[in-house]
Amino acid sequence: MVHPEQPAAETFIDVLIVEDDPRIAEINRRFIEQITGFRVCGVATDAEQAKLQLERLEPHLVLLDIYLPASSGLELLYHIRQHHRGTDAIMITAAREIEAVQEAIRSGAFDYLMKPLVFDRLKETMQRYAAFRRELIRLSDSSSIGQHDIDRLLSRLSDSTVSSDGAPMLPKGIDKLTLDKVSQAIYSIKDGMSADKIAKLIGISRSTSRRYLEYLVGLGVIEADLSYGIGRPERVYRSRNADDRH
Amino acid sequence: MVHPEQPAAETFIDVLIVEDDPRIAEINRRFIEQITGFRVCGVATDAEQAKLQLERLEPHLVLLDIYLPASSGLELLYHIRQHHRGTDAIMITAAREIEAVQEAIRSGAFDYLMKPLVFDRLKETMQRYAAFRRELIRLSDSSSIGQHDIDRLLSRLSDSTVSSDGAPMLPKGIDKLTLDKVSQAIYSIKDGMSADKIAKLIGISRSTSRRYLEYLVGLGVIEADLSYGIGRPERVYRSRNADDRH
DNA sequence: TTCGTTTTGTTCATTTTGTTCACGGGCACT
DNA sequence: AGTGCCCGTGAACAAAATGAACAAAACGAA
Repeated sequence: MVHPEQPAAETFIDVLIVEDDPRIAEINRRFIEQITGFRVCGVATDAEQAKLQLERLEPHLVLLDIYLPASSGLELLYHIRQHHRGTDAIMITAAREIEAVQEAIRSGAFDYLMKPLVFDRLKETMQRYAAFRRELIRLSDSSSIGQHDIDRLLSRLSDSTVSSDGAPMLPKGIDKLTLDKVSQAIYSIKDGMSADKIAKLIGISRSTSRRYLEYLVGLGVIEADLSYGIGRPERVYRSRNADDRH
Repeated sequence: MVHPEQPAAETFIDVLIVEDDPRIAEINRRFIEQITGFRVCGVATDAEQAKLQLERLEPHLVLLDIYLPASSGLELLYHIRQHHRGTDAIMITAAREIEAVQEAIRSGAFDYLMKPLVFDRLKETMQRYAAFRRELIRLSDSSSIGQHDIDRLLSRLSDSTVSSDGAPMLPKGIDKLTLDKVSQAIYSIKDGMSADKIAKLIGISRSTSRRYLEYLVGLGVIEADLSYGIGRPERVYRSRNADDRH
């Protein structure tokens, strides 16, 4: 029911880069624009410029990369928090003091990256932010939000299920092949299904089916609902992306 | 003397509880004090009291449990962020709007728990906070910090267990999903409703609807009233904070 | 007060869940 | 090859959650 505006403009995330060294700002700009879904809407080389551009451009995200011996960078973050509540910030600084990090975290910075910048890490953070923002938009549409949704948002969608070498590390009791089958089954159906039905569909036991479905629920990939009747209600699983609204 | 006295006051984390219902505040106070390492230094039942106590007690952590239709609870969080930068906050509210959650996250709330409160979840959060604080102190001593340290802090040390589904420990006969549905129904309507109406709204039986509503009344989250007519009066339930008729 | 009416509060059969644990297949190491 | 160990699987079982049915309760009307 909520599809008021922002059909096209929302597909991009507007980024304001704040960096006192123009050369580095340029490097960062190029890098950001390579990541799909992001668009650099402005560059500022000091706090004053940054405030003006914040006012004018209303970016979704600020890459706050200004040198701070615990001063202007954090000040700017406070300014954003007070005057631009819809704007997020990723800190990129050389400040190694724990105090600065502390303040940034308490001010709700999305992430805090240390110089020298590792570009892979920046990319990963940007993609996490994109996921974060998608999730926010998705939840604005859905009428009901639960604790689990909030937990995912607060965790910054950090993908702890992927080990450092990129291979998905699975917990005990979860086999990759079976997981693939179950995932495929749940995605191929529109309506929700009980663990029992899915089990029969694939040819495994209800126990196993249930184990994998619950695992997927824990990941937040699918969601569970209840179907009431006589006796204990049936737990139905459904893929999260299924558009059920009109 | 089996146990020697606690060495220093600094080993405790001082908690200020902010909750408009004194009974629930008391329940929370007892619960917090059972967790080792925490000490409740004060209780406030409205925003004014809270500000005074923040000034006087300088708590490490605020349990911000005030009802907010996007107003006073978040206002207080902003106040804390502006005037008490060393203080953290955990939000505990019934607000199910994504906007409130968004603001809380952007204001750097440590966690956001939804009412009705699951105590195991609160405990888990408190322990995560304790770990977070220990980590902060440890890092203050060390001369240099790295990206990895920051990542751990930002993740809220959530590596302990899978969040939100460790062990909900709801009483027998209460299912989390059904509870969510009933809670959402009761919060989504302004006027009180009978158990029967709510049952039909969700698609469950009156028995079940009643069971959950009474559970919520027992928690003090909602309240019951009587509506008279012919025959036995009808029990109407309404969210406790929705009554502005005074 | 007594009766008819309407809703509550509770019990219990029913159906499904959630968990445990023996089995057996595969992998690594000898 | 042989052997031992680890781990995913599913049958069986105990526990849980629900709704139908019913007795008791609380009210207005007479």
